[in-house]
Amino acid sequence: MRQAKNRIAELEEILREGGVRVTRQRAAILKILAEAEDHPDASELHRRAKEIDATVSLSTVYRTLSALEQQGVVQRHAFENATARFETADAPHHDHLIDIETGAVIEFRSDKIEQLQAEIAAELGYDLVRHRLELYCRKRKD
Amino acid sequence: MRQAKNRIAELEEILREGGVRVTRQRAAILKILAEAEDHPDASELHRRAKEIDATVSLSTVYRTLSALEQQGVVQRHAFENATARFETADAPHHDHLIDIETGAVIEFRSDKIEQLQAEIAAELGYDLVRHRLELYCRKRKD
DNA sequence: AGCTAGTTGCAAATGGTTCTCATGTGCATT
DNA sequence: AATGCACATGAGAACCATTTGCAACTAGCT
Repeated sequence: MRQAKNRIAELEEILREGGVRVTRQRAAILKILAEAEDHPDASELHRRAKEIDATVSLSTVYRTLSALEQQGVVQRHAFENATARFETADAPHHDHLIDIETGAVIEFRSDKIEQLQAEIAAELGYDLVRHRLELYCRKRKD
Repeated sequence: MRQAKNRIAELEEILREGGVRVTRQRAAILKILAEAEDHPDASELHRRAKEIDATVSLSTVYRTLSALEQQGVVQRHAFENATARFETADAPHHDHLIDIETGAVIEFRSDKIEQLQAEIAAELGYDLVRHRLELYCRKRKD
């Protein structure tokens, strides 16, 4: 919680420096995002944010998420057949494994894969700008 | 062309066996798909299909694509910030490199990456069902 | 050739996301 | 602490790719 508090203050500072005002609504959304352990979508964030500040509208959730994304503070993911889901961009780069039964998202990272991707792009005459790697899986039954 | 002709007849046979009627409209869409060298979206397919059969409606394009996808004959791709794009599923599995400037799609395949993905899923206690790997790139300037 | 369940075109519905607009409010400046 | 105004907000309309309802059509088995 101490940690989270600092993190939130830090995020608010980033916004102010970027010329983005920290309103009551944005503070609520930031808090929810900083505390989230999962990858909620806009309406779930809206549901949670309303518990802090009942006036937050869904429009504002979307607008704030876009602003945060533009500031590089939030990342948006469009997993298959689903609404966009969000996470704070404080963790180092990682890819996602999605449990196709529960929708749960697990983060992972493979330097080998990262490197192979860059090599493939280079071989084809391209510079890799960004990538998307998602593993759609089912929990192993023993 | 000879080749394509056979391929189309083959596809039509698959459909009939799957209990899907081969209508005038579907034949047109199949032909377009079989001949496509790129990864067109629904409205582009519609545009092309109308040249063969002017009566083809966009609804039918969508409905046919869904049917074909369900028969495993077509694959749908939802690249970033874009409408769904389609390709026939006759080529062996591959991933995609997308030119972020032109939208061009290049197919590639890396057995190493395929294997690493399965290993990662296994390590996390999952069975890999399918995956999505897209490289968003810019043409290298020399 | 006839039957009938699957298909079609059209238009309207859908649903996540974005936009419009009149009103409200951070916050730099005083 | 009060002020001003550019930026934000809530509500609902707009957007737009895709899907669906419906009445008319038709592929293809018999």
